[in-house]
Amino acid sequence: MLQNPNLPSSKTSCFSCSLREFCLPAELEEDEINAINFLINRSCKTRRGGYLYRAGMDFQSLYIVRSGFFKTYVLDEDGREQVTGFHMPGEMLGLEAISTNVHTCHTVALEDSETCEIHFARLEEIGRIIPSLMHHFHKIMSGKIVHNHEIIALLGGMKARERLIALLLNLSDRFAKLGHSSSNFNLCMTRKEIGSYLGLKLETVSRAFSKLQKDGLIKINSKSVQLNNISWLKQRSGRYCQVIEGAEFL
Amino acid sequence: MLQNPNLPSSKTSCFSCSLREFCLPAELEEDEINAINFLINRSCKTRRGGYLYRAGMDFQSLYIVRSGFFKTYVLDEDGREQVTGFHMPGEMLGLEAISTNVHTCHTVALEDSETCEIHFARLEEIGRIIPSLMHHFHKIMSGKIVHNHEIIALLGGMKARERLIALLLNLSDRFAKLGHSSSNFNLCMTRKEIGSYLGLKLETVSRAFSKLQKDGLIKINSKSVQLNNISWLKQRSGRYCQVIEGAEFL
DNA sequence: CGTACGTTTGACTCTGTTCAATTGCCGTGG
DNA sequence: CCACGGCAATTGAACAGAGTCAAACGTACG
Repeated sequence: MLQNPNLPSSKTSCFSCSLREFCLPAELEEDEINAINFLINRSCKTRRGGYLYRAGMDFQSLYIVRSGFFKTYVLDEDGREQVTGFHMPGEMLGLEAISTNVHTCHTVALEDSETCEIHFARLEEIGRIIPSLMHHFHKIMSGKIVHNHEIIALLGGMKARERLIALLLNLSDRFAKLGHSSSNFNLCMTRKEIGSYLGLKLETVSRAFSKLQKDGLIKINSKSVQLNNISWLKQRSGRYCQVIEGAEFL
Repeated sequence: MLQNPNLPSSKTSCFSCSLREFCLPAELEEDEINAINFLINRSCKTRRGGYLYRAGMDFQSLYIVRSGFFKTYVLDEDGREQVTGFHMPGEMLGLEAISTNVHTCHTVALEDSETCEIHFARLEEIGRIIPSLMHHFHKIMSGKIVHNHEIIALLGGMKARERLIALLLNLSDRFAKLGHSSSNFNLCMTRKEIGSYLGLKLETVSRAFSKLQKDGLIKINSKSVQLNNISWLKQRSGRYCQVIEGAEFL
């Protein structure tokens, strides 16, 4: 489901990578890209259920998802897992670890996945030579913060049904950006993982899905979802299902 | 309450600033600090209730709180405010705006405050010359992400009482780092703002405070709080008030 | 083929919300 | 100086949404 026909092969240079727009600024010269190529280890494969890194491990590298799907989570004091994100191709992983030089979350592949490994110290070095690369990296980090704010707003203010719609629309957008269908896709996480991410119990997630289906807004069959009318969902995602003038959210 | 006796005056150099450890890496030469001084505008004063910047404004500069207290918030589609953070001296503001070059949240002073303004483009330039400065900046951004994860975990998994305790302990730690009392301090935000931040209604916040006081864990009188036994609170912050072996959280 | 896991659904409980009334505090103006 | 209005905080009672517990079903995998 997540296999992009243009999937970059392990031998491909960043220059011809289909995800290049996510990782690199637009205006690079070819020799600059060659320099960047040099710092990337493209050979990182993680099988479904495998860990890319674990909380507590020393931090050395950032990762960019090339194919597949990851979740990140932290364990709270009771040892229960709190999902902090789902990650699709083009997204960067490991940024939280820069502050302490130790990874603070676990990152596990929800399907067979590939990543590019970027040695962080070398990224900082090359960033000095290629300012636009450094700036692009700052934008990526900042974007993470913005995204986190959106999740905080979601957890702070939305009801179960709205949270679910927000998640579905968010995934829809991200699939669309990768060239997949925005209205039909597979959820490769469990109800429990969705619930953990959205601050809900798995039963609540299940019930909310059923309700949305009964209302004709989505069609869902275990992992596969179909969004029946995305723009309508966007309008109706608002609290209490009032019609709200087209503000996109999350 | 927040006035630090060592408050940096508007004329002070970063070199002798009491907040230096928050903003700058440890191992700088004096001439490097002079270069950094050059990029900082120290004259930013914001009166209580005034805005440092607003969502939608063009992004040019980051800010570091020098004295006072800020809150940041976003407005959701209904125009209701969702508080995304409270900010004390030494903390950096504006990082969310790097990704789009536009501020995405409103930042308002909850008491008379001073900030250092840092022109971001110039920070990137000087960062190329002083790598440890650039690296320190990366750590600060990364730290924001970690902190956001903690809030997400709080909103996703904790009950009202635990959220409140977590907030109090978090403020306590931050006051302590600034050289203030960790057990007695003033909340300069309203119950409503606390509620918005913690994903609760103001009545729930008020009730939870009352309950904590009745249980002898805190003493609270409108804005002023006293934590009776911090380490005990830390242990008892856990879910359902079970005793949990000393894991710090948030 | 059987076990384990994920999902769905129902009935009941409980936490937090909503609505409303009351108190306390502070600044303004008579 | 006190009276008044406005805002924040507290508290109560009724209600709703999500959590908990439990049962039953489907599906994936060894």
